[in-house]
Amino acid sequence: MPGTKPVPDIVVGRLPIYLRALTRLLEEGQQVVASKELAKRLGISSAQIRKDLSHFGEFGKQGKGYEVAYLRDQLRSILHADRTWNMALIGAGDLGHAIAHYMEFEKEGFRIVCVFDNNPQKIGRRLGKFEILDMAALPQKVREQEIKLAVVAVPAEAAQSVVDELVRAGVKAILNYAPATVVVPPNVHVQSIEPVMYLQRMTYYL
Amino acid sequence: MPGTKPVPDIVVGRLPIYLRALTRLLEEGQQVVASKELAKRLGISSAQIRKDLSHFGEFGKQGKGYEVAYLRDQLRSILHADRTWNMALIGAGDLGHAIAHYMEFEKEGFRIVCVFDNNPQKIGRRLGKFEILDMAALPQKVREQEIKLAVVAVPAEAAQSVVDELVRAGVKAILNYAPATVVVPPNVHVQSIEPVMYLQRMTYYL
DNA sequence: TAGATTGTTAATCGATTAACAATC
DNA sequence: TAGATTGTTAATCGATTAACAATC
Repeated sequence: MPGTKPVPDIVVGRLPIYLRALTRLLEEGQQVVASKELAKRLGISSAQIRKDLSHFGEFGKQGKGYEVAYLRDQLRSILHADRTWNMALIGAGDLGHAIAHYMEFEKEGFRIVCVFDNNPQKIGRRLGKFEILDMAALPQKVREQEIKLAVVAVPAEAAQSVVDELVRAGVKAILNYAPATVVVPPNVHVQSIEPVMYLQRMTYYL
Repeated sequence: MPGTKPVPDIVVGRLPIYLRALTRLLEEGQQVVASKELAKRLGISSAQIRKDLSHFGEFGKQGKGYEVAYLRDQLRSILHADRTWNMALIGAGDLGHAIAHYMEFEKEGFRIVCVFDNNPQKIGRRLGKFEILDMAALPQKVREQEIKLAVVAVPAEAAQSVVDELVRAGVKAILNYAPATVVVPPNVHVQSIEPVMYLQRMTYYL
């Protein structure tokens, strides 16, 4: 229904954490879980877990808790994690290689379907099962393969211009491994994943 | 001085973003920057940048802005990013290999000094310049090399027990690449870095 | 039924922003 | 000096938590 308040980003950000924990519980054979137990596992308050879930529906049973398999399915559906997403990988350097060979993506429904680089030395060569393509071929590939997601693994200096090209080609969400902040229009999403920043957040306290 | 209110974690978390932007500005040859300009680059409000910095001192000049080189040095000092930190890497699989070869760590003062695995097939073999060690050797190495930081790149099922061993050996901060939430005592820091979670945060909106 | 736990409300807590005096 | 921008205050906004009626 229109006019409904959007779910806060910070709540959406916690859903994958819940989903991962539920998947784990399912593997361990647990059928029902209370918010209190989940809270203990995750270091999040039980009230917060219940409140977060309540944005999307009533998934639990008073006196019992949540059926693990059912709640997991619901979260997968909410996050659109119950389908396969095609992704473009930009950057065929060391990091690009590691990303292309990282198996978790495929396992979780994120499939790299093409690889790009702007280095003429690399274009035409192979990265695993992919031929490395010229960036000029991006818009066509995005259209043909219905690519909504891209992974950026280029040097920091190149990040913004690569992201601009992705946006122009119609990509809607970008996972950025480059150590740089990139700016995108409001209808495009970016998540930056930067190990050095995480380390610096911790050395502050040491 | 004792009794001073600690700086909020969320503020500390933004400092590396500022640091990275200042390093970039310095490379571009810019000598002075106003909070307003930095704000535009980072998609953060100028008031927030000034407020964040004010937790640590007065670094700017009214009417001018901040001296890029000076503020950068201050932030490096605050974050303890002006020294080299020894790190242990746990897990010599594909991901461990990629991490060991990721050059940014070394460039930013984070040096991997030893590699561990619990697979007897791997122990004694090499990963780059390192001999892969048995986890049993961890406490001694932590002591000898004054290791405060570790990087975990093991399967999700093994993550918690590896983290427990790290904590017991005296490691104070852990960068966790395993797709699992891990629990640590309050005096130990963990940052989890999980690409699939970032992707799921974005597919929600697609 | 008695016990347990949900979903939700209201209170609390904390973070962000707007505004401006101070001052370079 | 006039113009610009900081550092800081107070107001606003939003997120977390405690508590409990509803109910399985």
